[in-house]
Amino acid sequence: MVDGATQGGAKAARPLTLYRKVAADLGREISEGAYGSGGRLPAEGELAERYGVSRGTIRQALSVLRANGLVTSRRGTRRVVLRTAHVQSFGELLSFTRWARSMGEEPGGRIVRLDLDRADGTEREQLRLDDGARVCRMLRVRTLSGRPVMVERTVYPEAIGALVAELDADTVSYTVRLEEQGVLFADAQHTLDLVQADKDDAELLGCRPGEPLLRERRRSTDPAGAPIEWSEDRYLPGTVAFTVHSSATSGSLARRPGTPPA
Amino acid sequence: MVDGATQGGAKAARPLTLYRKVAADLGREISEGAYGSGGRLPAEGELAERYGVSRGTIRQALSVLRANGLVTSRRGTRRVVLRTAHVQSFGELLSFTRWARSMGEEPGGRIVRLDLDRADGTEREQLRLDDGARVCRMLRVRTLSGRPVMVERTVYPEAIGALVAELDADTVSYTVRLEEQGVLFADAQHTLDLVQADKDDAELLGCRPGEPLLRERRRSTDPAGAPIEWSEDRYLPGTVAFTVHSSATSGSLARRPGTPPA
DNA sequence: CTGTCCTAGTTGGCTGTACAACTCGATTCG
DNA sequence: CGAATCGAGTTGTACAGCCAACTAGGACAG
Repeated sequence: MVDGATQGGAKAARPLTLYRKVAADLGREISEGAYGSGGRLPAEGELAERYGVSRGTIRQALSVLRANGLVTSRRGTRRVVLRTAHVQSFGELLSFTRWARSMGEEPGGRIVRLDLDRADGTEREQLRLDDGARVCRMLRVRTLSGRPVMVERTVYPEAIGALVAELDADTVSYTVRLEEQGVLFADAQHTLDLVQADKDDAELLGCRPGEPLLRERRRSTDPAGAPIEWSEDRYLPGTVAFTVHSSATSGSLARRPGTPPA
Repeated sequence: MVDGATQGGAKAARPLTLYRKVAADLGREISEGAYGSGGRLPAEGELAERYGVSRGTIRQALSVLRANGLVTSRRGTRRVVLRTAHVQSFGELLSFTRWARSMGEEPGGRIVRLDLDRADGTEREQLRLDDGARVCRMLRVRTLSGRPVMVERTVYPEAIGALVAELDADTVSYTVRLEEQGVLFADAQHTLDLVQADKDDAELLGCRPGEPLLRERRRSTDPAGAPIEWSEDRYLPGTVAFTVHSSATSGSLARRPGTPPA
């Protein structure tokens, strides 16, 4: 049987479960300022009655909002709205194209290099590959309304790379295309630091060598935990900032000793 | 009645609930490599039997590990270990001192300026203060084994600032001291980007003005959602890197348009 | 008026149950 | 031998209930 997702336009949207619907609805209300910044949410029981679901389902929905940093919660009192900002989806985070469009800017890109080669030590470790395995390396410049802002170096395992190579060279978003091919991004581990532009960076971004760049290294895995890309993005100063929410109950942000810029 | 937490040595450790104990135990096993990288965890039912708790409690524990990026999970198959790295606690993230010690380095600091003043517009917005409210501003240099690595500008609301001002000027960790005074840090929103060192930064860090620095702006709130600090930290290149985990089910990381370095 | 006490309201933690959705290897069929 | 099918195993979603821990405000006593 054909996989369905390989049929072309298949989108792998997560099913709209009850708690997801409630979370989306409450999130929208909050971002519209229905409860105000610092205001209080209705009690769980009240929400359960309003939506006609059990309290457990409401709690599941609220835990999503909590993880996104929209609300606090503690024993004894109603939940409090922390912020009313729009919450970016995982897709907007992984895909430069989706991010750009969500800002109303026109994303662009140009492939500088694309080749297939044996994986080196770091690549084997990051992509969890066997000795002698091959990888697909891609070097791209990314533009915002024509202006270059980022250099992207992505390494795919051979299987994914084969899909990448089949796509048109002027494909806007490889991430979106890969998802359409059934490659699902489930988790990603990011490292953020500062580096100096090397000669390639400088030429592609139109800056001086040695110019400081904001670097994001990312390792993405599929639902089964298998690595599907290892990427290093370098942004021109002033083009991007990263925001993270962390809390005492579920922290995903950490500080590490830095690697000095080469 | 006296608050207890103001008695001095009171520590506000979260109670060790069942699911927290299980999560800690499983996390330790994972980081010790008991299941291997990419290996499979026992089934929920099996774990429930092993720990003598219900499946719901096991799922609660596993959701913690999942939020920390230690394991994946999907329907139909057992959980897979994503990484075996140590997970930093929220405390290590907020406190420079605790972070430094966890690396085996000796943290230090020197207060350059500490004053009380009317809050400006940005400060009122960030700390959610009324017009005319006052704030406590602190400027500090932070050192790692004697070497300056970071400049910290922190703004506290007046009530917190009063506690800060009472502490010895050579207090190593204000965060830890504040927690001992009953000020609990529950949530934090971070923004990471790149700036150029101004004259103060350059002098304090011993670098040239205009030198690139990695900037972390942070707004921390207490369990009630009330802001308790607004801080801007500037790190010398190569001294630090930030890591984040994000997933399709609960993303806390986002990319935003950047503010150009002044 | 001040400070203590009490209580209704609210969220956290834990258990138990039932079924749906999905994975993956074994089996069976062509 | 390859492919479709099946089924045991596993996680996801949802429901219901119970008690503990805690907050906040009102009642009350001094």
